[in-house]
Amino acid sequence: MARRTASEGGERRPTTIRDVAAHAGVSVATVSRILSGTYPSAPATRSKVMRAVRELDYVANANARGLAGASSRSVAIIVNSVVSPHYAHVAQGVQAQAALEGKLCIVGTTGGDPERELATVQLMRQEHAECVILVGNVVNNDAYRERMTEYARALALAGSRLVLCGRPALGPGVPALVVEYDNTGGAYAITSHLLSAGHRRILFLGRREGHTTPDSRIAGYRNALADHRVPHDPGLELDGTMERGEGYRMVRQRLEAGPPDFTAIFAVNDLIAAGARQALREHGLRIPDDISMVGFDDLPPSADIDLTTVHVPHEELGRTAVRMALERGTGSADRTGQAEHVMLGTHIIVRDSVRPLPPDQR
Amino acid sequence: MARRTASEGGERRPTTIRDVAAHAGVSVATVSRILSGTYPSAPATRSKVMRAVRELDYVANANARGLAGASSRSVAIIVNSVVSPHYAHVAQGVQAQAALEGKLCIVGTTGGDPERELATVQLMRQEHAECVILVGNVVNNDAYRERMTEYARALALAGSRLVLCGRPALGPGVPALVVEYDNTGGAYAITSHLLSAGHRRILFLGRREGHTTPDSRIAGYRNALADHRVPHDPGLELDGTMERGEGYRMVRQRLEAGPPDFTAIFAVNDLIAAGARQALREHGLRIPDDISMVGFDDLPPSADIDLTTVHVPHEELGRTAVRMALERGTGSADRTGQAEHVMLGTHIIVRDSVRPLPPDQR
DNA sequence: ACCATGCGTGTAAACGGTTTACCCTCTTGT
DNA sequence: ACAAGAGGGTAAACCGTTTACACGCATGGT
Repeated sequence: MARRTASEGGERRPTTIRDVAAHAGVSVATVSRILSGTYPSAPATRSKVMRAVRELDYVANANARGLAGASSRSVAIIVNSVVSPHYAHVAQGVQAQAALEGKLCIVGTTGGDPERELATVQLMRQEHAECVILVGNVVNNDAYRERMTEYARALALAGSRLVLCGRPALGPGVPALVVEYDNTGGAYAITSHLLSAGHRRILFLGRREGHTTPDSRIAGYRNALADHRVPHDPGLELDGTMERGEGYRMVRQRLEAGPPDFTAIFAVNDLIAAGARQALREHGLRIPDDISMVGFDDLPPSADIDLTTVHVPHEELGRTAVRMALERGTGSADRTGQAEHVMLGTHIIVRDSVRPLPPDQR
Repeated sequence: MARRTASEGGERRPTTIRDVAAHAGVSVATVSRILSGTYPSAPATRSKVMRAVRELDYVANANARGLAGASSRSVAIIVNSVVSPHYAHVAQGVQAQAALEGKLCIVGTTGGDPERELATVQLMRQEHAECVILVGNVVNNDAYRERMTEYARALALAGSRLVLCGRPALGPGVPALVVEYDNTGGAYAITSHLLSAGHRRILFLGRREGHTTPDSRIAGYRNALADHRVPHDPGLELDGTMERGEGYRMVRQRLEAGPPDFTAIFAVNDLIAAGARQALREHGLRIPDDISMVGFDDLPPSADIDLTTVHVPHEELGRTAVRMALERGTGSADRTGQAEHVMLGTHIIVRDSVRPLPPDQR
């Protein structure tokens, strides 16, 4: 196909900095300096340039800007899914903080597939994002740690950085930042809440051996039981993922097998609690009159079902991730291996889903 | 600060295409061609290059690539908030479709502030996104339409395109794509559902004059009333925004003013329904035994509260937006003003929140 | 044998900014 | 009045890719 010649009127070329310079009667360098703002300039020149920018509706080409070595301007976040409230809230935090710092936010989803995760990290690497934030529950095995270590090294080499959000730290010497929240502490506190209401047989919904989030939550559950000298019955720990339907399934199966042999439920998260609640209701059991229940996350469904739960600072998690990454970005070139690690606190939110166990049932 | 000299060992420069070329013993052009894949090349050369890429862990610089005129590779979506399920699901669709086409997805949030919206659009323009998708409820006034028209023109000029998602179309001649869903039809259908159950006094929660989404939903409500020859009582339309707390507030105020003068509720969306439900329960009213209720959106809360509602194809909305934009992108240069317009259907999801009105109460 | 053919590769010029070495021109101090 | 210096502007060298064009070398037809 023949290239259009300039003589054809239709030719529309996006406005460049050169056009602005010409329109304002100054040189390109002047325009560039005035726009980046980091240089003294005569007010008269300045206003001339700004007027030209406005009249031509000029916006800089981010590609050219990035190429020429100006500091980059994007922050990347990679999650399993955008619709899961947990990830959505973290993403919101990342987005908010990024916007605050004048950066934009690139989002990738993996659906939990390591293949897609790798592909997405490569994309972010191409994009020269200032940091890549990986968030969420994972299986913490050797393969995982190796993969993360590779990501971290590759990103560090390119002047970017890896931030693990709600994930366990890698070994020292790996240039990754970590921002976590206190799963075990929260689980301990809310289990204690049930225990001090007299409950001793507490069903745990959503065990998942090897997965970091359920693992650390169940650890808090077990610690609390031990500290209150309540015997630990592994039969009260039900396996399942963290989706709503699983909560329904687990409780339904349990109730179909026989009458409840527990007086309270600790759901690994609020979604599981919502599912469990539905199954309970189908069996004529009401919360908190018949069964007490607590959850974890303090996300939307929990307010609707009056659930006592553990508040997780999701947005703060995201904001902190960005802040940490950008903070260190401005400092002097730092040697790898100085990984920073932040742990955010969690706390109980009391609503109306726990009833003290009558003394005769204890 | 003195620039580091090459003699200092610490100097780490990201791997470039030149390094790959040198390592493989070919020219940069050859590497570029082999990597873009769209060019014949000798198998031997090809494998040499791929090996070098692997050994050096090379990833292309997206900025340089974009600058040099390769087709761009990102899709932008701008929403009010990422945590709102409505937007989250649309964003999920956009993300999924973008990933499918090998593009990445840039997300911006505005919090409903036109100022921030403008700033975000400018950022996306800088970034040379292939399309900018604006989604959601807005006040449809002159100022709004002017703003959108400007966006559309500026984006079209830069080879990008504006997509309005769930928003009304602009006039002809404005180069914007539109993908909507049938608010009025859905509202009509679900209002009819209540009417055929015998309800005649249906409280509408969430009127908001001038806002496109509530406006078109209330229009469906009114049409259905008219077609069923049910007198329209403006006193049954309560003003409010679309957040959960508002549903609670509206119903609570109404019930505190006196006993219910309605037998059913049509909430402008599921969140409002959830809030309304809470207020009803606090007054001892149960759904559907005492009051029937329907919502709109078919988003997470509605399953938890067994709400009959209108299904909105949120993800499909997002996917369609991307598909439309990219489709037209590959075609020949099209004249402005050929705006395309897609309307997706909605349908009722029947759960357990509507009860036929006993004959003696009709 | 010779020339058109065409494939595979190399060369170099964009792409649109930022950065910087350098120059000009006005102040200002003595 | 003149040298020094600072503020403000200019021109050119990059940044890492893509791509139009040139070129060399087999290949096959006549």
